Amino acid sequence: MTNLELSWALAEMGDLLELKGEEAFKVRAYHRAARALEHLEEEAAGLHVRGELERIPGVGKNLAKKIAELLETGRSTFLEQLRQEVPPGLRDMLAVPGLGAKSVRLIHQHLGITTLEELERAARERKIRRLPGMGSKTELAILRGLDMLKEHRDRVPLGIARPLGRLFCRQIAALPGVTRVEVAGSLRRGRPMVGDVDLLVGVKGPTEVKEVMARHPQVKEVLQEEANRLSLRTWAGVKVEIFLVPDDKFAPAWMYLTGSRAHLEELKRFTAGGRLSPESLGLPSNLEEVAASFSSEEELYSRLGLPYIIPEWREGRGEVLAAREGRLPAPLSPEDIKGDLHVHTCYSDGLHTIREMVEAARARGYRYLAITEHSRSLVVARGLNVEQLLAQREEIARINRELEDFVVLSGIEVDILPDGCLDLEDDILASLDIVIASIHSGFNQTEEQIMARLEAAMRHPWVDIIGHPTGRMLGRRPPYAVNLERLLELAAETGTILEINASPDRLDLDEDAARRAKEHGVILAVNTDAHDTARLDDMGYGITVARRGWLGAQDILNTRELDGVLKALKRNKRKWGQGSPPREERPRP
DNA sequence: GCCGTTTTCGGCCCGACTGTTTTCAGTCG
Repeated sequence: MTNLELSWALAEMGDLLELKGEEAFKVRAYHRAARALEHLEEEAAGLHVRGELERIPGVGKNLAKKIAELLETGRSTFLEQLRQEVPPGLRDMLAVPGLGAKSVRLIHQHLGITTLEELERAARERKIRRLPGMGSKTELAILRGLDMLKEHRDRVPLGIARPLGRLFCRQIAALPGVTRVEVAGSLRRGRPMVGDVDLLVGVKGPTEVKEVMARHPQVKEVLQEEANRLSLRTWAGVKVEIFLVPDDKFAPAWMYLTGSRAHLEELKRFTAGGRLSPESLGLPSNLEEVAASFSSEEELYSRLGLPYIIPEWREGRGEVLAAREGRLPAPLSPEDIKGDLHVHTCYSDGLHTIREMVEAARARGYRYLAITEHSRSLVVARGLNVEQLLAQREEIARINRELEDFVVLSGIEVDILPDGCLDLEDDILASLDIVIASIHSGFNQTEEQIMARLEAAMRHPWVDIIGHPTGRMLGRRPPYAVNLERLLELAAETGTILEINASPDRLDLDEDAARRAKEHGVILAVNTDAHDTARLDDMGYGITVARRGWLGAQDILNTRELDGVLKALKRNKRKWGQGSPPREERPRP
């Protein structure tokens, strides 16, 4: 069992314990251990063999025993017992914004409600408001929350679907008779929310893929089974579709299952009667015939006279014609990224030290890293005051003196306060290498108020980047009242860089906004906002957003070498004009 | 539940916001 699966199991235990009404600190212990496992560099299985599970931070005797059972048997009697005791629908109800465990318990105890459908009915029938401590506003908030969930009904964020897909791929690939396994569908196209995890399995000879996956410990139920298809639902509620194809039909099947339908339609229109006739290319006159006879996607596109169209573009948004006319950029790739400009450390609410973050960044081939903690008003996140910030700047300077091939930038993620002021004084902001400004409070302000705050920040001389510009949390919180067009105009006018926050909880800006930003000539930075070393890998999600927004390396700030990055920052344009930074001004000794 | 130590149990993230209630509880970041 992998760390990720262990983490999921512990998180589920934590949720179920909370719903049972367990003490908050105990609940938190499970969630903390789940987080530790998710971000563990080493496989827990290895630790277990050496009897060192308790070396995992947040894991003591008790949790070590539960983890050991999971590792040895793939199951947990404790978890199975909890699942018996707590109706599974209650965990779904926790996902309703504004509903916590206490309210879910109250609603369950008084009204016997165990599913989201029953919850909605009760709210519509005005039964919730009659419960002690509940009122009409709570009831309306629940209905609003349910609406928001429904928008993503049965949809899973990419941040959950992608790791699950990769995990299942690895496990299926190890089974006999399997020649190849790949993800397909909207997951492969990188949509921010996907309906299910589509897996395509190439097989040769007999195989037990279906049998093994049907009794996989992650799997709650088999939804449907056919000769070449298995449909499952995991305990986390994710639908998984496994398709089996003979090895030699893999490429056409992969193409077809990746879609999207709209893209395949676009391809069809292109080959049949578009400006290019299939006959003139010596091709069969319909896509099906072409599709039946190619051994790779590259070959298919090439035979259609097209450059390869990456899965992220296959949405039927004009990509076929754009490809034909050479209007698609060379897609952004992980190798293009030279550094991360937004990370946290244990100075504020991060997990790791500056040095640990730096080492992790270097291990990923980066050339620079900007340390950007929260500012003082964000007390929950242990935001830094001036003294702490100066101390951190000192430490960064020390680290920079030791580093040969890498530069740490001293920055801040300063709060844009509800009145539009920044949370730190100008002279402090001026003395840093880079300043990100973000909104973390006053989410319910009007568009006028929000835009006034953002405008003030963007017009501020020392604000280089706006962090997570719309504030959305995928499937959990709508964006605050941002006028996107105005935001882009202001960014272009003031030379402010906008962030594509790569955290899979946010993906903010989103792909459409990113594409519009490019049209406005706005520079974007893909940042992870990582709070620990492992989350530096979230960069992949941000790259997916950029690719889906038809962006290339030239559109992204942190594909540049450090000099290029510094030159693009508003602060330095003022100081240096259009030229290069004078050597003594560069943030390295 | 874990952790640290004061080695046997008390502290663990805290303040803003909202809604309900009229002094506080629950949720969230």
